[in-house]
Amino acid sequence: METGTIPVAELSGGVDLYCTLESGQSYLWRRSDGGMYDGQRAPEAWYETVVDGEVVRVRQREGRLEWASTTDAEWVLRRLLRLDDDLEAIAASAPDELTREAYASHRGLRLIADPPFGSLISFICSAQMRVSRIHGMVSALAETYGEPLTFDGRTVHAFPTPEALADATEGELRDLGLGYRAPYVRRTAEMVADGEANPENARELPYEEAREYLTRFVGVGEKVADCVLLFSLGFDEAVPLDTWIRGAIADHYPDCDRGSYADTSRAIRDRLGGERAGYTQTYLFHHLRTGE
DNA sequence: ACCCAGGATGTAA
DNA sequence: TTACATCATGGG
Repeated sequence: METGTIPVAELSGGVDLYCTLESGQSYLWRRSDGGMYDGQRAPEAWYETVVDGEVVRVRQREGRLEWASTTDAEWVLRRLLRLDDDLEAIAASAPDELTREAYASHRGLRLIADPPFGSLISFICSAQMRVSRIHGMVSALAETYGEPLTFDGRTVHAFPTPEALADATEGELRDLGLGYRAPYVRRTAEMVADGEANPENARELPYEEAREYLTRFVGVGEKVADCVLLFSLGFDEAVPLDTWIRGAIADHYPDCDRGSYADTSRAIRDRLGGERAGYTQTYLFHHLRTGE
C-alpha cells in the first residue's frame, strides 16, 4: 500500500471532495461508510474508485487530501479530480449574479475527468433518473459485473469492462433496476467491445462534432453526449441541457431558448462563459438542485 | 393515486 | 427538420 498527502492550500481555489464527488458528475466512486448522494456530508469519509486496475482511496482532513492506493496515486488524483485547474480564476470569471452566487456557495467544487467508458454507461443510466438512483444503478453494475479487488482488507469493485457488460443479458440488467435503459447499456457495451466505436475517439474532434460522434451509441442523445464530453473528455465548453438547466434558462436566461438543442446550447454556452461554460453549468446545476 | 427524475427512441407529419 | 407517444422504476 502506498500513501500520500496533498495540502489543499497548494491548490488554487482549494478543493471540496464532497461537492466534487457528490454533485452528480461522477458515479464511479463509492464512500466507505456505505452512504453517498443522500445530501449529507460525511466529514473525513474515504472515497474509493478503481482506475486501470488500481484501487484509489482519498479523503479530506485537516486541510489536506490524504490518499492510499495500490500504486503511486498522486498523479492519478491530480488528473481525475483536476487538481491543477486554476479554480480561483475560473470562479472569478462568473458572468452574472446568479452564477457568482453558485460559485461562492460551493467553493472547491472541481470538474472531474472520469474514465470514458464508465462515464458513458453512467450517463446512459441517468435518463429520467435521480442522482442517488443513478449512483445505485452504477454501483450495482460494478458489484455484479466488475472485477473484485482486495485492498487494505476491503473489497472494491472495478467498473465492468465493455466485454463483461456486452455479455450480460437484457433481463439481468433489468433485474438490477435499469428499466428501459437495459438494452441501451448492453448494446452500447457491445459496440465498444466489438471495436465498432469508442468514446475515446471523440477526444480528437471539434466540440460539436464530438457530440455528434457520441450520439451513435445506443441510449446517447445530445444531452448525455454533453455529459460525457464535460465530465470525462475535457470539453469544458459543453453545457448539458437537463431539466435543471432548462429551468434555469426559462427563469434567468429566457432569450437563450432557441428551440432546438444545438441552437439553445450555443446561446447558453456564450452566456455562461464560452470555453469554460461547462464549469459554470456544473456549479449552477449543483446550486439549483441542492437549493444551497 | 399522482408526479417527477442530469432523456432517448421510433414514428408520423 | 419538428411533434408526439412510449418507455421502467422508486421516492416524494
